[in-house]
Amino acid sequence: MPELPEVETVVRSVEPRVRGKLIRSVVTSASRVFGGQQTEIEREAPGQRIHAVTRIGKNILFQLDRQQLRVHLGMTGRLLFSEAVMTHPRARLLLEGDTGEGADGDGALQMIYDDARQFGRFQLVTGEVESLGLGPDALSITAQAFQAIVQRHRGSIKNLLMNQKLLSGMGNIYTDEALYQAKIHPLTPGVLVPTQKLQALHAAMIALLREAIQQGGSSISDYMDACGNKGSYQEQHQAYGRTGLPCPGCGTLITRIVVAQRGTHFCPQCQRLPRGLGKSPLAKSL
DNA sequence: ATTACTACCTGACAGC
DNA sequence: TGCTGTCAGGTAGTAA
Repeated sequence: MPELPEVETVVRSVEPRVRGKLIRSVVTSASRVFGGQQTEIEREAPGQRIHAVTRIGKNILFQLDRQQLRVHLGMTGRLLFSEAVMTHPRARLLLEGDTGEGADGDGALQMIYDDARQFGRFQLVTGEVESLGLGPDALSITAQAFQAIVQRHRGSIKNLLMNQKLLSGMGNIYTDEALYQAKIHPLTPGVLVPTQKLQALHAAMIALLREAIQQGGSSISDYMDACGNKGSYQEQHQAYGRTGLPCPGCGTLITRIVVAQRGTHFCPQCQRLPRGLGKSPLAKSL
């Protein structure tokens, strides 16, 4: 479900409500999202205070006294403060209520981790963030670092952009959109993307991630932030999900192929494979 | 050391 | 109303 802009939106909606608060209790229901840590989380998290909520790539990190609580939303994970919209609650955190002036101590806050497909992760992490093995965050990577990563790899540019170990935060939607804007065919090997187009891709990627954050992310089906707000960036998509519709640039119909087992949307006119690759095995799925 | 493919889950939707 | 097949924003693990 959520890629960098959606995760950032969630962080921004969650952070002000939980920062500084003490975790009173955690109740979980059996699920693969805990990776076998179910009882450990219920035992360790209560009594710890949430000092900050940060993000790296698609990971949300709650900075606690002794550990970090890592939340990865997978495809359908959500952090919610209301039971009204939840469908598959996996964990409930009871936080202390408002401690400000006038608080009566009875305003406990409940934060729910809800995840239908259980592709997410809800885990306690001890030690440094580096242990997650994530590449640099897509929103802040420099053009130089980006170029170095892409030019070192022979795999398809689409695969590469979505590989969280190389670059963290990009998912299927924003990868298709960034490649569309930079006019790069998704099957182009990274090493064959011209330097000039790489700069365009880097600029397009960051610009569209920023714009999507401004608009609260893309809500394709059930994505929402912790307050139940949906994003609106899906209205700006030019390639993703537009199979059979005209390319906004040239009018050619947007084509859907499968790359890395993911539906991939692009304009066959604007996004051409480099010469000589037309008959390569890489392009056989065309 | 890459790269490619499957498996993991549930739900929505289209077509019969 | 089912039933079946396809698709879905993600990643871990395994096999070439």
